[in-house]
Amino acid sequence: MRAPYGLNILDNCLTCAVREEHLFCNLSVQAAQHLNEIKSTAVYPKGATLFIEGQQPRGVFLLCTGKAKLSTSSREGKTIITKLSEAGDVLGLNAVISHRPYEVSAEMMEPGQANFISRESLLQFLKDYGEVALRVAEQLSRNYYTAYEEIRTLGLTTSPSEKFAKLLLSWSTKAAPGEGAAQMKLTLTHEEIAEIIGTTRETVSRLFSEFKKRQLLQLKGSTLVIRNRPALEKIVQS
Amino acid sequence: MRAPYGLNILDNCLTCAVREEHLFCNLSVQAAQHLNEIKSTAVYPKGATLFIEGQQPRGVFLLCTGKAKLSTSSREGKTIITKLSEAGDVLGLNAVISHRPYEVSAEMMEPGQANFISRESLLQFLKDYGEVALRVAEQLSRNYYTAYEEIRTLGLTTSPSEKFAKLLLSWSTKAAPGEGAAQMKLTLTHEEIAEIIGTTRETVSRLFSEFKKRQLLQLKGSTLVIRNRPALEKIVQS
DNA sequence: TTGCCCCTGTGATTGGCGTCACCAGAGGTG
DNA sequence: CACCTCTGGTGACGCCAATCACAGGGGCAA
Repeated sequence: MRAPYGLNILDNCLTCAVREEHLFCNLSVQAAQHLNEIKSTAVYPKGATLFIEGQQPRGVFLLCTGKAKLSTSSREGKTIITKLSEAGDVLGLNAVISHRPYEVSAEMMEPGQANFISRESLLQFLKDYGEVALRVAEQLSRNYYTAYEEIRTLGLTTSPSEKFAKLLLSWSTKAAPGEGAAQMKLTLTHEEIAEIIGTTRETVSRLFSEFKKRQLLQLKGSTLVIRNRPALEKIVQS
Repeated sequence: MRAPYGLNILDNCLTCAVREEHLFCNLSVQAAQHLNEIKSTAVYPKGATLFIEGQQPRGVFLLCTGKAKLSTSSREGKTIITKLSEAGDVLGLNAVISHRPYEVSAEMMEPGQANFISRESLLQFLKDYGEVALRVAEQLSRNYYTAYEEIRTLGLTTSPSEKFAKLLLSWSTKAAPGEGAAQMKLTLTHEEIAEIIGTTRETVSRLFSEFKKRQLLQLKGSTLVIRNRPALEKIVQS
């Protein structure tokens, strides 16, 4: 199998490493085998679009490698990024299950591989393997939860600085679950960060300046270091 | 059966009028009967709290009569109303399915009746009647969709007037799906409207004034009349 | 090397909306 | 009837973030 965009290709769901931890994990051998048969694999370059908000859903994408951003836009061109997806995530599940158009667009942020399962195949699969349907329901309700997190952030958090601090903290806990100065690669542009917290590019730039001055964070090249987590938590507030 | 708060009591899911149109409708006779056995009925006054955000879920509530508002609050006391529920809606489903705390609080806005199904009973019921699990998944994905509507409103809509116009239009289409001057009872306080669109009471008050002056709407007592729907649609915008 | 384009930093300006303050009316209760 | 609480209307003020504008820098290709 050729490897475009410098990627290694995973071609068997039964042995895929991410398989253990996610939606379609620990299935019966039968089910897993069936799943392996109805999926098809493709590799996408950076910037590739998996699907666009408003389209009728063709199927779901199981992200194997790479990262994708999910976003929704208004007709005036304002965009918000609602989620950054990583390997193991299932994209487009809600649209397929509810027979409605995709509610977001999905775009690859770095090259990666995704398995595709068509709408029909998936629904048939869920009928055949009823055990999995409840798992899907659980996944949907988890998605719903993260959507509510988003609602709380957008609706209850007034100031950009608070949202920014919140975002930094979420990155921080993901990078260094323990404690201490978390350190991570910053792959997003200011523009993208602005689309996550719902503000403008300029404001994000100013927030970085201000937080640097206040010793809350530090930038070494593209490496972001969280210097004062408690202070950030205080900004996020009670 | 006594009828507190001036309500008629519905005591049999098998013959309940709302049953036909909603989540647990058109079940097999067996399933419906089983459902009828595991539910318990209660009647609530205006202002009663069905559950509070953050609580471990005890079960789901099937709203038979009355209206309820779902809301989430920050610790500083800011509140947003995320949904107004009506007869037939199922409250608390996500929390039960995902084994997580309630993501919202539910409060009765007018007296009403609700059937309660405990977490354990519901999960067992879904295992016993696998057909229903997929229906639950569909319901969850519908909930997810409305959550996304909310995200789009909060994140992409900048001005209060735009959100206000959006809200008026949604009421309008519900009250008079056809066309023409929709007319409806306004049961919410300005404060509550503010919590829906994420602004302050004063701003809502000013919006009413302004929209009245611009002939977009009219108030006769507590009756709201939409006078110029196209103009509202223009505010909501492309 | 020289462009060019995208990303970043930062100043100046401005206007919208949150906040505070106060009053008026409605409805319920003793 | 008087009182009180809840709701609605409106003015004044001030802040903060969106907007506009422009300059500097880094990466990439020709």
